[in-house]
Amino acid sequence: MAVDPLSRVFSALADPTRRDMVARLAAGDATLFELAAPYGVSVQAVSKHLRVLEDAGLVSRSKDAQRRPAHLEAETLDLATTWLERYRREAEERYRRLDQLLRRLPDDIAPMPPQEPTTEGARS
Amino acid sequence: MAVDPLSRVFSALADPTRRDMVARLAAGDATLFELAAPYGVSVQAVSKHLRVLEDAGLVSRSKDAQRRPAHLEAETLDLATTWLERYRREAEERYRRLDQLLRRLPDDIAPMPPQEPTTEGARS
DNA sequence: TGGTTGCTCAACCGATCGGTTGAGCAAGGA
DNA sequence: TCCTTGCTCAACCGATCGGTTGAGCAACCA
Repeated sequence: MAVDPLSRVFSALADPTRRDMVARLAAGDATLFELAAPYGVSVQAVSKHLRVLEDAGLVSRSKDAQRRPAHLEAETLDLATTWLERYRREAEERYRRLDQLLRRLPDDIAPMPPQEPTTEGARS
Repeated sequence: MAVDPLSRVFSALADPTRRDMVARLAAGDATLFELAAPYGVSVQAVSKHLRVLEDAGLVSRSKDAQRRPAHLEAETLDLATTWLERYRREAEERYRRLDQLLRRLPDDIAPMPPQEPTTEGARS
């Protein structure tokens, strides 16, 4: 219990059934029975999945008589995207800097991919 | 076993320790002991986390003598990002279309938020 | 009023997860 | 040669996960 929001989102999306539910909700709201139809599992199981998505903030549910249609909260997806993009970008920048560094280095220090440790770069 | 790649990536990122490891690897490669240092758990536990990230394709490991430095495979992050962005966009487009539709509708059919089901829209 | 529909809650089950300890092994270094 | 370093494998443990069945409940319908 009491895990951080990002973990909740990622682990909610770690299940293929739940991802499929999200995909379908992106096309439009749906009730529990509508959602459950394609899968070979009980409504209770799908209800649990829905609960996980709800706890992650990925879906909200309204009260329409005895129906409780699920609605995709698409902004919550941004939580995950932002995290991913941040480190993707950070790693990419590092590669780019490393590449520039290697490119700028005089040939007698970093001539080419290491072919044999020949002690020739042993300064300090 | 044999779960799909996307599930592997998402569930690998569902753990805060593993996410932290990814964040640190974005800044540079690191060995197991370097990675393990900040966390209050055994190296074996961190080795397991590393394994999960490896199985997800998020890190690769090289063989440098008895060291096996971990390297972030940042492109794998795109797998998740692409999925997220797709449904984010799909949902957003749907909202936009719905909004346009409502805006275009004559006032006597969709006047404002439902305030009472008054049977006045009951055409079959 | 009595039945059906839409959904939830509770208990249970086997599998997986995140962690532990203990042992072991390959590669360097003294 | 022996010791240390860096890492892995195996077994175990409690908790959580995805699924089940069974019961129950609130809201609509005839």
